[in-house]
Amino acid sequence: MRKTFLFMDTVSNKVDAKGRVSLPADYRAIVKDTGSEIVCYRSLSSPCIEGCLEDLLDKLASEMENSLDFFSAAQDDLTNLIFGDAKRYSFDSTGRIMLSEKLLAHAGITDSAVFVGKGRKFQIWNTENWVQEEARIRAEVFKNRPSIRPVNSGEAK
Amino acid sequence: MRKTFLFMDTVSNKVDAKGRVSLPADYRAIVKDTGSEIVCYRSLSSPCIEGCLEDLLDKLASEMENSLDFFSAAQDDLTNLIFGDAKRYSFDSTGRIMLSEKLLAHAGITDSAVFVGKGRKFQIWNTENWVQEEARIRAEVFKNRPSIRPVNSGEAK
DNA sequence: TGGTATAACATGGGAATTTATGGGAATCAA
DNA sequence: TTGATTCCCATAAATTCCCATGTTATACCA
Repeated sequence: MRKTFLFMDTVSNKVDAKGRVSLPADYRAIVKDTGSEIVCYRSLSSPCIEGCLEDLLDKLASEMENSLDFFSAAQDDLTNLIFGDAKRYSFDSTGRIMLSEKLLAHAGITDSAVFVGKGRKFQIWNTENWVQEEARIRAEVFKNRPSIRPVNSGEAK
Repeated sequence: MRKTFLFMDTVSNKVDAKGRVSLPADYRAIVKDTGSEIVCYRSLSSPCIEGCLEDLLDKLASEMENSLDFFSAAQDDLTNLIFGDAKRYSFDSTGRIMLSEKLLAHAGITDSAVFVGKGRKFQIWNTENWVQEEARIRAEVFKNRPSIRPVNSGEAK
């Protein structure tokens, strides 16, 4: 049994005619190991689908429940949005999930989906959007951290 | 169970036709002892692959896990960059891992890989690049040394 | 102390397994 | 029934497992 789990890596899978997508094998292993379930919802900040383990949302719910924070009204709203939107997605015997039309539309996904790990969460992007988004993020990070320089070598193709 | 662990030494191993490389035996011992896993990602600052234990990233993920950060846009970018690029690499019964094409390309590695210990992390270099890099670092350190160590300390023990 | 036996390691190659993915049949909902 | 969802089987490619071999390091002994 593993002691930690993290959604990582970036993998692109096909969305078939029926709307099915293979959940990356690593992600499936996490679900198995934790005994939890995958939950997806529309990202509040980007045109992508966001997913995590049900455990995490449960934790979020607990925190909101016990919060004495007067200023958490805004967070409350956000939480409502998430829970109103979230839905469990279990995979079949071949490891595929079937994303709802609503989610696919929000992310502009048609025939291929890019899974991007974010640690306790992950995102699912339309291929072109993700290419742009990654470039944006890299530029942002290098701008804010002068000590780090973009690497120019290697990057063959 | 050991109290401390450090990735050390510099060892060069072959990358075979399938893309497999032996992880140095010392590194494997660390993985066994800690019960963690190796995680690799493209270095942000050099044309090399960087690796560490999954524990290290897990700690990072945990720090971002509370409800405040659940919706944090600032950390969003960072997690995408880090976890989106990282990937777990477990070694087979003979101690080899299979590095992804993306990583190998970034480091310009084709048929041999140099593992360089860095304490809690390690790096994997293309042989020629590492020779240059080491020379560069040594020169750099030598140049800066006078400002680091007082030159005139007659009272030094 | 030199030399040899033994164990650990790196590495090659083939077999077995896992993955991603397509398509058909069975099941379900209204 | 129609459309959709779920389940199951098939396949090709990629990945992992396993055994074999040469090499290096370590232990041991005379």
